[in-house]
Amino acid sequence: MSERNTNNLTTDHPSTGTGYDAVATRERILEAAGEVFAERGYRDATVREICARAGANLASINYHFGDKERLYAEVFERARCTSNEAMERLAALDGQAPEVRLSAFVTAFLSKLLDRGRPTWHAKLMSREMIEPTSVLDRMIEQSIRPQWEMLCGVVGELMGVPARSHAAAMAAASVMGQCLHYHHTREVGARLCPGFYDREQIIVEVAQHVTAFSLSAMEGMRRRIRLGEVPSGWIEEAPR
Amino acid sequence: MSERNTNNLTTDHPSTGTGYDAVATRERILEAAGEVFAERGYRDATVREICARAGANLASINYHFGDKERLYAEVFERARCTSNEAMERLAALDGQAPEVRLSAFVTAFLSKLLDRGRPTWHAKLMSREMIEPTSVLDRMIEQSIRPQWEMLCGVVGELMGVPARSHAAAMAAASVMGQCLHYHHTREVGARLCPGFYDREQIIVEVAQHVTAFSLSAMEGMRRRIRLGEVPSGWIEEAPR
DNA sequence: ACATGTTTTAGACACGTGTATGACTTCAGA
DNA sequence: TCTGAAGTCATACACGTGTCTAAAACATGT
Repeated sequence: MSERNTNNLTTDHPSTGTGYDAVATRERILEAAGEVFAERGYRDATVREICARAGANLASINYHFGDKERLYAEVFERARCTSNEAMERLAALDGQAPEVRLSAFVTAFLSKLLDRGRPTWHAKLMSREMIEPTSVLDRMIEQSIRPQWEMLCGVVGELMGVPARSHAAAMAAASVMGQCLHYHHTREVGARLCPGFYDREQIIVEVAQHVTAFSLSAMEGMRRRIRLGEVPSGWIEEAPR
Repeated sequence: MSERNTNNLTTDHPSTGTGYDAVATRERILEAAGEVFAERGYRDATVREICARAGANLASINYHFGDKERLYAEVFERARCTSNEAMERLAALDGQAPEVRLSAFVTAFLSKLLDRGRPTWHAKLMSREMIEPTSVLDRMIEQSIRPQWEMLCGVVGELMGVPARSHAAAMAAASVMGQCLHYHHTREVGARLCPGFYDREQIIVEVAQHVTAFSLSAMEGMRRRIRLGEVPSGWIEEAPR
């Protein structure tokens, strides 16, 4: 059963001099594990499927990572890096109008969630961990979620005319995030309620346009409600989180 | 291990004359299964935990339901009944203004998702099934989700001045549902980002107020955007689903 | 009291899964 | 060519889980 060589990578003899395609195996396992964990979740993912998809032996997980849990943690460590680079691209829009930054955030977020391309398991893995947390959740929150969260709070705070650290900004940010995640989570249901919806070519930009327009309209209206005193004063004050 | 009698029900000798507390056992298993399935999901739920929580013997699931999968289906059949009665209460608001009906829908939905009371596993089970579908999804969609979905589409269509069966109404309905489900799904994350948020007494009405106000503002604005021709005409046409 | 059908019980079995083990292969350096 | 370390491989073990079975306990009609 030497099918391992069929999907061989180019690095047969890495310059590290560790022999074999050792790093390549480690790498292949991390990549395969990311996919499988994202598809099935931590519990339902089996080390056998991960190894099979990576073209590696069953025992190689034990050898390279110790056990399944530490492999999972490593996958997240890896995902964090690629995730943050997208974040920095968004932070570069710092000077732009909040409308532009919101649109960019929504588009980037939805692209990672809905795209059928290859390395999309980063965002899918995160959305899974949010719903069904494991031991890595706390680290993930501090390293990945909270930075994005606070940036989003800043944008919506600007749009509504309230402090970023206010109750109102937090809930508006949740509304934006909730809409984006919904199109990912309820994909199966949506495909049955509106057959063919997810098969469209421009699905990502269409959804992004709707979410952006819907949220911008909402916050425009909320800004007026706040001005008219229809929102409790406790919600629009700066609050220590 | 006769703790089964501690949480005994009142129906010790049912008039059906089938002996024992047979129906009571069936009932207890259904109730316990609903809780466990909602907490852990179909796969991670174990028949041993269900039986233990129901105070029933391990083999009783096999006797009363055949196997784990048919028990799961029965649980959904049961959940459908209680779910629909809440639906009918909402349908009774038919004459009211769409703003009132939206507020009622959001409040009812969030109550079932966030309440820490007893029979809240109905909605939680449904939200689980939406994310990680099993074989019962299709039936659940037709019997529970689609009716609620079409009612919501009607309300938001009225609010935006577009047909209920239009693309624009469908996406707005998704935005409302997505916000509600988000506060349930990301409870763990939310509790860490804003400590104490979910511990408030009035959490449900506060969230309901926000989601309602946010969505109403959004659709008010969308209505204007549509009037100004900023929305593609294909989105606001009646479309066969 | 007895026979009959129903329900409950303890225990066993087969299977999938994570982990561990020992032998084999590959490769750099002497 | 020899040696030791790093990596890979097939295989085995322990454990949790869903399912099944045969006997015991029970209720009921005669």
